[in-house]
Amino acid sequence: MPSDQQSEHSDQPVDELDARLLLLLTDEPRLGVLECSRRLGVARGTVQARLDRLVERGVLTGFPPALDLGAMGYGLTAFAVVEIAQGRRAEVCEGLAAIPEVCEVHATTGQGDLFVRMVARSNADLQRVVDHVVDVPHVRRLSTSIALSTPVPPRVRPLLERVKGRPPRG
Amino acid sequence: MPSDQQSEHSDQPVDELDARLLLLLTDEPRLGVLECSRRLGVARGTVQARLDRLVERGVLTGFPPALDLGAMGYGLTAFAVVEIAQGRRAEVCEGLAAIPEVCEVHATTGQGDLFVRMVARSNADLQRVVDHVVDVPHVRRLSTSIALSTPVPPRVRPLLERVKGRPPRG
DNA sequence: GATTTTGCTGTGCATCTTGTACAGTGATCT
DNA sequence: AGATCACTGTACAAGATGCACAGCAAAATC
Repeated sequence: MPSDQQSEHSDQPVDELDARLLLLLTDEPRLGVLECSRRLGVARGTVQARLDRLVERGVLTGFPPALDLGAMGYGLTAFAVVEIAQGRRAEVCEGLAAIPEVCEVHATTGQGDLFVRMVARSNADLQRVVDHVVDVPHVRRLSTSIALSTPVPPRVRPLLERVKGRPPRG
Repeated sequence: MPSDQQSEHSDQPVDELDARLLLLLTDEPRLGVLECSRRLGVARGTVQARLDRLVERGVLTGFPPALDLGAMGYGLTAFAVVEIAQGRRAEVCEGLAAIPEVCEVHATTGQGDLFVRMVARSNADLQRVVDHVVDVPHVRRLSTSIALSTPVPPRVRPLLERVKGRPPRG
């Protein structure tokens, strides 16, 4: 009973088996290689090789612990659009990175702006955090909005499911 | 050589040992319980118990695989502020959730708006994705900006390091 | 002040997993 | 046709896990 092998794997950075493996690990990240191989119906060595290759290709970067900031006391998430002085992005980013509550910064199109995600323990605490951000040199303007809810939490699943569902080249 | 025990652990959802453990797992997520106990200089059972409790408290929600969307072919990340018709948030969110490239949706303060993170394979592909989003019923206006770079990638580390560094109640 | 509870330690053991290696087979590439 | 590649199936030593238990110290309860 030979396998169907990879049909044309070089086009796709992630083929169907990869996608199934990653979906499996998404749902039950603590599974070992052996258990994965059982569930996927392939040999253990195959799973091991796939994982190695995914890491090698940079697709799979690790298994970081997922922390619920809410449960840690940081119940508030806020987004801010930051306008900065021209040509000062690096410095501003450095300043922002020094604030622990700043969890993510992107440089976006628009007018040389930054997009910041931050967390806080309460409204009062958010005020403090925002003040810190404003105090970063070369920050011109700050427009903050609070996340009231997160209807779609960060996810990659659908992208994987598409790979899994369709034949390559889809 | 008795331990220092937990000084006053009920105030903090995460005490110093928890933080050190989580930091360790953040840096090397594939470490086993035994290896963690060795590095932290505590008994294996302690690490096991801590992990169990962190999960129980909802702080540690798992170890999902971290995927690099860029390496998967989705080299483009974009953010969009979506204005929607009043009272239609649930429907709109459902529509957005059906689009695989939509990786995250938050409802924010402002004017009943949504904040969306999405990915695409290319500029042309982003156009397609944006079109999908616009086609979601009750979406009024869409303001998109592309992420040029990510000076601070999603992180939690600094928050943990603060817990680790300071005595409780800090 | 005495008792109970809670958390950490250190130990042990059976079972399962991992890392690694290797031969065999069918498909794809040259 | 020959070489290469990916997957299979097997094997074995080394190590990790799950679980249990007794001892001890600090904190909370009575």
